[in-house]
Amino acid sequence: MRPQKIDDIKLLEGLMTTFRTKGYNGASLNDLANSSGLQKASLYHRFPGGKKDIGLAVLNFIEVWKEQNIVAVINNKDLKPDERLSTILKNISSIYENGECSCVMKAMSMGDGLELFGDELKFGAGIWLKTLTQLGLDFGFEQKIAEGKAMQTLVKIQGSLIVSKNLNNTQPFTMALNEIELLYTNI
Amino acid sequence: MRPQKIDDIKLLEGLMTTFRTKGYNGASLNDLANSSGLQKASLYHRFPGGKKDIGLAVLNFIEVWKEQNIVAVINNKDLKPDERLSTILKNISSIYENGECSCVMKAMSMGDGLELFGDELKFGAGIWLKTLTQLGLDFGFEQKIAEGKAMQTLVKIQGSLIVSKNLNNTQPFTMALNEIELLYTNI
DNA sequence: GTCTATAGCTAGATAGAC
DNA sequence: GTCTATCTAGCTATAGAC
Repeated sequence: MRPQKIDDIKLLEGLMTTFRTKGYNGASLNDLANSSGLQKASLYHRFPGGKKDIGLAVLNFIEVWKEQNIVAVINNKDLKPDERLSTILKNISSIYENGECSCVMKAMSMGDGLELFGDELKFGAGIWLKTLTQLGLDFGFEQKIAEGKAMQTLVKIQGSLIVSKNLNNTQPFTMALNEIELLYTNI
Repeated sequence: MRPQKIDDIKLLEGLMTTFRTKGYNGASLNDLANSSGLQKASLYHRFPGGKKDIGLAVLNFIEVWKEQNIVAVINNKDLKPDERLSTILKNISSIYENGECSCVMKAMSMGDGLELFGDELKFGAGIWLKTLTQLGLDFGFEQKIAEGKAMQTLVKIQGSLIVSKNLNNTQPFTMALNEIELLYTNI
């Protein structure tokens, strides 16, 4: 067994960055090879199913990130709800580089992506909503209210990333994070 | 002068649909030709600059739509602010087919699109914000408040379209339109 | 496990008949 | 103004050396 040149995490981070920047169709295998530090043919060794497999691996990588940085935080009953909220907002800001980079949910849902990854995208969105609803319940809101706030939170994140990208200004994203905080802490 | 097989409006509607569905990179010239009713070479006759020109024409087509269906409505002082609001929400719901179709702002900002159309996308977003801010002022809100509500409105539209697309369910979009109404009419 | 080289195809774009 | 036919460059994917 010859050693891997690039470890899985570095590899997936590079691939994720390219998909986020260029979208699923816009990212060519040459782009993916360049950003990952491997050659095209080596990518096929790591991901035998080709481009679709790479996309799935990146989506799965994001689910793992979410599990560790969102779900686990919200389920950590050792922290008060407002501490959990500020932690996940910090983590969200970090993964999106303060609003400077696009969401994979958007990047992977254009072109062939929606067709190829429809189930995974639906699942991923469901995790967001289910987890955020739990946070609302822990804040003391009723089920329906908590569900509404969860949806508003997800919509604010996705929408503000697009508007930030189009205006070439991160202010909408930082504004949205502040509004999300008020959504749960304002009476 | 030989007559046009397809008039400009039908042509641009078909092209817009394909870009919205597949994204800028995902839409091939064959796709664009099929959806417009013309052959590839005929598209080059109508748009000598090729794919980029088609993209610009579609973005311009949307600006014209916005001018007629958003800007003109909000500037129509014969209507009360709440009448103007409900009219533009109806128009927004209509252009996005009740949330079933993606926003061009998102579709055109992925891949090469952001680079090619960065200025146009920024301009288009600016029109939304400027116009919606005027609506807020006419409702009697202060400048800063009106600007915040305009941003929230744009973010809700964009974000809810993505979430609707990913969940394969138009509920987030219709929910967002209701929330936008409350944003202006709730005290 | 990674690489160079290349196959087979489709992309965007053009030439020229009608 | 629209079409068929075609060009070249780039794409995804594979073969086979190391």
